[in-house]
Amino acid sequence: MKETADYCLLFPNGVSGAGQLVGPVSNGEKFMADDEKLKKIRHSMAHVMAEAVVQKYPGTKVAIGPAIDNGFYYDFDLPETVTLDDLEDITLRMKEIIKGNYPFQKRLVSREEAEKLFSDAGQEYKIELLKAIPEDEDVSLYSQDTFTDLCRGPHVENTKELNAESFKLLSIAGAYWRGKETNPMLTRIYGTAWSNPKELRLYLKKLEEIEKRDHRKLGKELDLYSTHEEAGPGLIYWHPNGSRIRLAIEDYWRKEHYKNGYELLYTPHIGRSWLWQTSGHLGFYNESMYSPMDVDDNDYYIKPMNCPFHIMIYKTDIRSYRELPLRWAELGTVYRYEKSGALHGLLRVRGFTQDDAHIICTPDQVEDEILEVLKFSLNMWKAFGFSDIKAYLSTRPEKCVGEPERWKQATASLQKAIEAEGLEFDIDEGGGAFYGPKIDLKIKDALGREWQMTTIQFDFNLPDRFDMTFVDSDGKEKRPYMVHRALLGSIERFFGVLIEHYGGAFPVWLSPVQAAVIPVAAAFNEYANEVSAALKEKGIRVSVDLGDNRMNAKIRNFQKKKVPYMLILGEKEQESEAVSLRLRTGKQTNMIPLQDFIKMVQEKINSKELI
RNA sequence: GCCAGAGUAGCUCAGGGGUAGAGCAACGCUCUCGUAAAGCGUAGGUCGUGGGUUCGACUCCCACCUCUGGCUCCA
Repeated sequence: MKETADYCLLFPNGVSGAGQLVGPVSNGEKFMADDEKLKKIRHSMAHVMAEAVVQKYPGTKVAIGPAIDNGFYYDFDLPETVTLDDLEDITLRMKEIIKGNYPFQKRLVSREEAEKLFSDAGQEYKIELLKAIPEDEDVSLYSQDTFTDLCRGPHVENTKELNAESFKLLSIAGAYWRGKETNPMLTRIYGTAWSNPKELRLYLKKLEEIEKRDHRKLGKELDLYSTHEEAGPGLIYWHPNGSRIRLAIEDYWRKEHYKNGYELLYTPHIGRSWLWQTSGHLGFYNESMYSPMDVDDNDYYIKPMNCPFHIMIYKTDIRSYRELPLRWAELGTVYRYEKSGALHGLLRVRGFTQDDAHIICTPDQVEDEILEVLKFSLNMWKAFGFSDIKAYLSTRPEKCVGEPERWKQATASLQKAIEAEGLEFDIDEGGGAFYGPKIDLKIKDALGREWQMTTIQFDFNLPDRFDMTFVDSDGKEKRPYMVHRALLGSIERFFGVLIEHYGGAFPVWLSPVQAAVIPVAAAFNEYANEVSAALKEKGIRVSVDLGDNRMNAKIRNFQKKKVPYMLILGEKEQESEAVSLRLRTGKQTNMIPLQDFIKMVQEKINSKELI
């Protein structure tokens, strides 16, 4: 469970984004059966690495070294700094140890014995861990060769079960002892380990694939966006190509929102301190808000959130139960301070646009509304090419606001909606924010990585703080329910995920350039212009290359830009008003009548097909 | 913010205490070409910023900024 001293709604700028590189990759799938065995291998590998490190750096204090997804790590307090170059030597030492065919021997010992052992060895972290073991639990040691560790196990029987060619040390990182910021920082070495070299190769290949698809790399190669140190890190500049994609996303988003009964709002980017005082943000969320600016002797803050603004609009009128539910959405750009070390491409930024909405409704409308939002969300994900989705339901925490009755109803409506949609889900008991329960959706991308995107959150706090009311059918003023939701989350972050999901080869409807026109020689430039004009006329995004490069070079250039359709035009095409089509997949279809091609592209755009 | 690594031309990268190099891109000229790179030439960098050491710093040292991998955080 996360302990968050938090406030507020609409969350996720970051969440589970960065740092997942070596995370959920290739989870599940075919390795399930061997899961336990792999875990043993990885954990044992961690011990072997610890032995190697202690050998190489006498005086090293060891902390913890578990198996993780895809591998293992071990945290050390080292007498000197270790760099990437040292990993080679550590690897060689590990291979030696593995070849030594040492058994992993388990020994149950008394606490006193263990404490003496580790204190004699100066292993203070182990003593701390030892003290944390519950009284009624056995204390066990595992030894192989010269290394003994306080460990619950299990391990493989013998180092010969480890394969010296199926592991690789990957990286070095700092990590706080026991994950606490106030504790000393240890050196963590990460490795990956598998049961055979082939699996290792596959995994390393996957890492390569991840690197190739990195949105920061593709963002540069495809000229999509940039950031600028001089102008402020963590702020995104959308280039023409990126903007084309963003516009396509937003146009679709707006259309769908109107279709689903939403109204769209625009609200200011700054608000007077009164607003943030009332909402509670200044109190709870101050450290992530930017310093105020002075306007006529008043403090104004740039917005970290859109909700208070929407509430202001709500309060411009007396609201009747007849006009509920209100569904108000906005692509609202917010600014939040993120620590410098947390910034990461498009995934973790300091300014981002939420596809935010607030649903204000009566108690008996809640259930339908939630179901509608969930359906809406799933449709949206489908349109963007994501179909593997998992839900997380977070329920009431100890400390919270709002009547228990409302929590109960709200939580039930969330769960009901998830079940109605047949989504796989986990319950995070007590994991809700203090102001309400929520559903988060995680989507799986083409590489099997999970990203938390959608969130649907009840809010029992702001309606009170702003004293929101509606007049019910009995003539009495009542408090409405308020639900925050963001489907894509943040446009920036979503864009990053989208880039990686498609590896930059976007579906036609999103491609910045949908068709490239390439005359085989300058003599056909005129026809190329005609074709281009005909496509533009139909709203198709076209790029014509009339330069004096050879046709082959032009194809190569557009290929690198991952343009879905390339039209090769020469004499034959000109004569019969046709185009020869080359897909970015390499597939060719020659001599398609121009009008047929236009029709085909329009169909692909409408159906949101990949290509 | 913390630990470690990195910052050299628009991009990808090499180099190294004596004052900077390649490929691609750009620009110019020649070639006028049928499905992933035609040929030749030209131009382009106070080597992240600021200090220090040195006869001399892009190179060594210190500080700062940014980026990368993690840790922490992510309402």
